[in-house]
Amino acid sequence: MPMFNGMERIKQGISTLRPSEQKVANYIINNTKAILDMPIAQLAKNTKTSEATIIRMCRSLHIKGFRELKLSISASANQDGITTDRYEDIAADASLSQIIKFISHNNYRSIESTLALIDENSMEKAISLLDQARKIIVIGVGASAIVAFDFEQKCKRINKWCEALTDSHTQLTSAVHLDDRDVVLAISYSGETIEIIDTVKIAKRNKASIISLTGYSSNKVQSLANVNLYASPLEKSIRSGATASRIAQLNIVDILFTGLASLNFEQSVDFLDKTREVIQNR
Amino acid sequence: MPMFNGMERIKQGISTLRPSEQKVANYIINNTKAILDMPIAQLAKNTKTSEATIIRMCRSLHIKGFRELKLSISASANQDGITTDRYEDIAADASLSQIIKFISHNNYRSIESTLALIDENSMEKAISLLDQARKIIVIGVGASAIVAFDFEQKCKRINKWCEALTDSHTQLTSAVHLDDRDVVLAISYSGETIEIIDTVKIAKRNKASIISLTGYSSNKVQSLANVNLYASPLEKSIRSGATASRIAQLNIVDILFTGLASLNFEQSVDFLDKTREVIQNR
DNA sequence: ATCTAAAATGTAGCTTAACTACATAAAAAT
DNA sequence: ATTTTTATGTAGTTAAGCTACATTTTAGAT
Repeated sequence: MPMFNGMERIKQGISTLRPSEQKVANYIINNTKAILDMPIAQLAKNTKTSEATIIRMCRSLHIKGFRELKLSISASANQDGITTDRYEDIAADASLSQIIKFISHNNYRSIESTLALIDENSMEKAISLLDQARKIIVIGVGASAIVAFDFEQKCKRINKWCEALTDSHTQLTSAVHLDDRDVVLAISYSGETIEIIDTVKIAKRNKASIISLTGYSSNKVQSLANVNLYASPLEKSIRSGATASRIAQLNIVDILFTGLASLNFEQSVDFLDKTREVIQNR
Repeated sequence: MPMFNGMERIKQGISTLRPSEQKVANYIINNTKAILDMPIAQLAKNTKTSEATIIRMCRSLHIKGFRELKLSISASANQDGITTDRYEDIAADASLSQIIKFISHNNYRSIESTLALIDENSMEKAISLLDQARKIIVIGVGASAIVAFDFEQKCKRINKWCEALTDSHTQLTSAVHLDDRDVVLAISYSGETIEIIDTVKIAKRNKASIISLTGYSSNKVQSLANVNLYASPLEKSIRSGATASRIAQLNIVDILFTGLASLNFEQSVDFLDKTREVIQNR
C-alpha cells in the first residue's frame, strides 16, 4: 500500500537527502503536476542526475520506488493548503500572545504532519509485535525518555510487561537478558543516539524484535530495526527549545497503545476501568 | 496530465461500459486501495478478464492507460485527513486507520481547545514568577510526572534551577525547605491529587509561590495556588487510556518555557545553542 | 436453424519504463 | 598520502503496460 502524502514527505525529508537527490526533490516541488506523467529517464535528464539517484531518493524518503512516488504525489497534489505554510522561528521581541500562538501551532502541526508519515502496514506490524511480546523494553534518553516513561505507564494500565529504561547502563544491562520473545521500542529523535544504537545492537544479537521511533530520515537506529515508525521533526525552532517532536512521538505512542489495547478490547477496557478507579481523584 | 477524480469517473461511467469492463470497474470500486500496487496482469486475473480489457476500460473512461488510472484513483482515494467531525469513543471493532485518526484528532483538538482556556494575564504572571524564582519545584504524579520531567529538562537547558519531583515523599521533604524566593509548579489533571495538595499546603505555609496547572474545573490545587493555568481535558475516552490532557499540559509547559526563555532572549539563545551542540547526534 | 457482420474479449509478442548491480568519482577520515 | 567511506553514474536486467491481431460471442437477417 502506498502512502498518501508524498509531497509532505518530500518537504519534510528534503534536508536529509544527498545533494543530487535534493536537486530532484526541488524539481518535484516546483513541477509537481508535470512529474506525474514523466518517465524516470526524463526526470533524470531534466535534473541532470541519473535514474539511480531518483530511485535512491525515493528510498531515502522511505518510498518503495518511482511508481509509488508518483502515486503518493498524485494523492497529495490536489489537497494542498494546510501543509504549505511554514512558520519561522520565534522573534526576539515576540509578544506573549505571539508565543502562545506559535507554540500551539507548532505542536499541533507536528501531530498533523506526523500523520502523513504513518505507514499503516508498519504500524500494524509494530502493534502485533508488541502484542506478542513477553516483555517490552522502551529505551530513550533526554526528551525521548519522557516518551518512554509515558508508554511504560500506559502498558502498566493494561497489565502488559513493559520497562522504560532511560540511562545507558540500565539499557545495556537489560539488553543482555533479552531473547526472541522480547521487543525493544527504541525512541530517538535523531536516530543516531550512540547509547540507543549500542543497546539495539545487543538486543538484536539476542534475537529480540526492534521497533524504531525516530525522526523522518535515514538513520542508524531505523536501519537496525525490524519495523520503522516516524515522528515528524518540524523542529524548526532551534531557539525555542520547545521540542515539538516529543508531542509527535507521544501521538505515535498513543496510537501504538490504543492499537494494542484494542486487540484485546474487552479485557483492556476492564483493566483500564479498574486502574482508573484506583487512581480516581488523584 | 492525469485527471484527479478517477473514482468519480468510474462510478459515473460504469453503466456505459462493456460487460467485462464493468467487472473490472466493480472490482476497483470494492478494492480501491489494493489496486494501487497491483500490476495489470494481476487485476486481469482477479477479475477473470484480460489486460486488454482493462486498457479498453481506461479508454472508455477517457483515461490514457492503466498507469494514469492508478494515478487518478490515488488522487481521489485519500480525500479524508484529520476531519472536523466529532469523534466518539473508540469502538471495539475500530480499524487501525480509524484508531490513527481518532487518536491524532483527539490530541490535536486538545491543543486547540486548551488555547481557548489560556488567560494571558495569568500566563504572564506565571512566567514572571518563574523568572524571578530562585528555585522551581515541579510536582506531579502519574501522567503529570512526565510533564514535570519535561519542564525540568527544558529549564536545565537555560541554566535555570528547577527540580521535578514525582513521588510523594520527595515532594514533601523538598517542600519543607522552600521559602518565599521559590516557586512550585503543581501539575495535576484532576486538581485533587492528595499528595500534590499536601505538598502545596506546606509550600504555601513556607511562603513559596504556587502555580497550578490542572484541568478546567474548580479544584483544590487550583484554589490553593497564586496563579491558575488550565489544560483542556477532552478526556473523552475512558477506554482508550490515551491521555490527551498530557499533550495539552505539555503545550502549556512549552509556552511557559518559551515565555521564560524570551525574557532573557540573548542569553537563552546562547544557552540553548550550547546545550544543543553538546547533545548533537544523540 | 444457419449464416454473416459486428461487437466483445483474449493471446502473444513488442516497447518502454523501472529497477539492480556494478563501476567510478568525490569526499572524509586516518 | 593512503585508505575508507560516501555519493553518483552507467549499463544491463526485469517487469510492467500496451498494441496488433486472433478468437469467441452475440445479434440480426435470411
